[in-house]
Amino acid sequence: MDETHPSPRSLTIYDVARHAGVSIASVSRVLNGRNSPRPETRERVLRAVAELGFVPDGAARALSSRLKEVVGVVFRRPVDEFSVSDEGENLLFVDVINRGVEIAARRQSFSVLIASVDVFDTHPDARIDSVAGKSDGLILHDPLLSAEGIGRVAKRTPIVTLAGSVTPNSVNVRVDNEHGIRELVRHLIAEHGYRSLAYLGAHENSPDSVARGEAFAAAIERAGAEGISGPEWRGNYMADGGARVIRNLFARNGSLPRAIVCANDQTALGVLYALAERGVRVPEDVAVTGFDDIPVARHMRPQLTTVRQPIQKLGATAFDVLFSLINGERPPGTEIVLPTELIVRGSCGCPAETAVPWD
Amino acid sequence: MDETHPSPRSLTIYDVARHAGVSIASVSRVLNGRNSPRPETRERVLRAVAELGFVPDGAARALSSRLKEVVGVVFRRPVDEFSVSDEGENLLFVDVINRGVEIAARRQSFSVLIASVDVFDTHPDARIDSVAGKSDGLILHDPLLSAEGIGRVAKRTPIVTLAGSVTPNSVNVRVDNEHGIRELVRHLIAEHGYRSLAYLGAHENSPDSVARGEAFAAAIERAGAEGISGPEWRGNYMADGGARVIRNLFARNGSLPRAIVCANDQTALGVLYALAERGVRVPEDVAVTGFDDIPVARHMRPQLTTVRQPIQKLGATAFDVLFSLINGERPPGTEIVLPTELIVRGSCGCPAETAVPWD
DNA sequence: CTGAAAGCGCTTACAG
DNA sequence: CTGAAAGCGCTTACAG
Repeated sequence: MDETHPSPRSLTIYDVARHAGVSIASVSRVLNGRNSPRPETRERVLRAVAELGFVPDGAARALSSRLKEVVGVVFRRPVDEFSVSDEGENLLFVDVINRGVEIAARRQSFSVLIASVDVFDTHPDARIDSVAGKSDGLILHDPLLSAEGIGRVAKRTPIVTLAGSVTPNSVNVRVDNEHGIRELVRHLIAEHGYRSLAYLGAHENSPDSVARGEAFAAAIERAGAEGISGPEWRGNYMADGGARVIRNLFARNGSLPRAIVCANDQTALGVLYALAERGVRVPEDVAVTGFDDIPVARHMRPQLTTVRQPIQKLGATAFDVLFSLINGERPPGTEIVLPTELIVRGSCGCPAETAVPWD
Repeated sequence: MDETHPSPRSLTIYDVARHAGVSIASVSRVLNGRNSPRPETRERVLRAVAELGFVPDGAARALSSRLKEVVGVVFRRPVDEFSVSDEGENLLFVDVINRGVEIAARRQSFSVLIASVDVFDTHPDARIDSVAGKSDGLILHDPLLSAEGIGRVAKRTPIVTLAGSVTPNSVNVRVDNEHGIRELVRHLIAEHGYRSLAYLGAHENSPDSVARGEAFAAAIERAGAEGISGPEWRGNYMADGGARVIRNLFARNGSLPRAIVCANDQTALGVLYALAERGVRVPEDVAVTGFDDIPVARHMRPQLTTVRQPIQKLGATAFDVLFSLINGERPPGTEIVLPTELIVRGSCGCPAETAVPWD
């Protein structure tokens, strides 16, 4: 009644061995490309495998070979994205990183186990443990775990964090926020002569946002310009956060700085919209900049001046480091920093770029 | 010399049992939320787990419980995306689907095993088998496997295809291409009075592109308008493909139709650029439409008229169906079709939309 | 409620 | 080169 088709107990290596008239050891050797089996044996096994349609069980392989050929990736993602109209944009960043991980993993015949935790989940430990148990190594986006948490899980599995913090038991991979922001602010001040600039950041527990804010403050300080930031200038890495900050500013009759340096491109997108609502011109009245250089940045009006970071490469690097750790190599250090690059387009006040893609 | 740190043989359930002074059976029961262990036992186990920092091995669990709590997703992706400047856009579609899968999987505490195969790989069987062996079920994008191939793998693992073909051993999940294109063509002809329209398709082995082409031809036929298509009108679902078709058209002095119906939004994006290069105005000289309604569609100039398909929901549905199959339920049918919706914006000739997002 | 033991499906020394 | 057998780390009847 329950099981109409009592799933015909799936094939095992024993079935193949019997069918080929050899031992399971020989089947295993052939399947794993050992060159010991002689041609005839190999042939018989291969034929049996083909005739039976045998696919070896990964769990059993992993258990006895102590290698799963899987790396886990855990990151935060809102529960319900279906309601948001621009769902596709909001978390693109994470997806591009994951793509980088996957592409690098493919080169080593690894697969990537993806698992998200809710944004408000303060104790993602259980989910992380579950993924850790299924992987040979872990990539953690953002600060998902405390340093102690990392220490605990790292006893079982090597860990690489992405834009996280440095801990004694993991390797952190991040981009050079300092350099990017320094160049950007220098450009705004030296080339355009802006004197009052605001930093529109994100969550306070985002190492990236904090680092960008600090680099911003330092650059402003050095130039002797006016730097604006603080709680009213806090977004959430998403367009709605950026729009909200600007709308609130108008609501309380606050005055606009000459330039707004956003923590990322999506925030800048929201800012652009909120400014357009009020008829404020960019860059004539206010300059706006981003960070990331996501693909839409080129399609915004005006095109967005931003700091490019190698998003996909970030993921690929994380995998490569993790892979070497899995193979027992020693960590290359506690942190790997990838370069960033200032991308000047129209939103800072420079003449709009006219290059056409796909040439 | 090889192993500096002979990885201290990781903890097992035996270590925990010994430390807690109970049997491994009790440890297992506590860890799996069985309510048989009495409070005191439970407490001792939990304490031992915490003190030792124990994380159970997923492979061993999977092997003995016959459930991995993993679904595999396999899809095509170019080898080297790092060179392409608009990397982020090109394969967004796949990533959004995968996101849908992951979000649905999370609700059932499943993780998603991601693996791509190269675009030119004609025999992805080995990689697919590898993923199949590590999962409880498989989601295959596009036609990755022949019907026979699916039959073979399906003997071990339930399979759901995404925008694939109907086979006796799998369930296909797709969107209603027919309805979307019918509405779109009707709009272009009835509302705008266009009489010559071209369909700019993609690969011939893409069921989606073929279905859209056929629906296009049928709608054109019904209306008695002029339909243009064929080898010169074949792109690749990417912006460069769309741009190439248009440039080639100009190169051979071909004449432009009044409207170009593209197989997807990215193709339309490339068309828009190639048209702009020549100073051709959209929609005044030529109308251009897309399919998908990816986020950038709203940011293009003019904003793109397109057919929205619930991309993320496609992935979520695939997971839900697969999950029921994994649980031994019978297939809901051979195919599930999700609705599409015409989204009218400026590129077809309608007055541009002015709505601002994030309100 | 709890424990001893079998078994999940492979890989891999160990002999021959 | 090949096979018998142990073992990977869990879960789960089966007894008690």
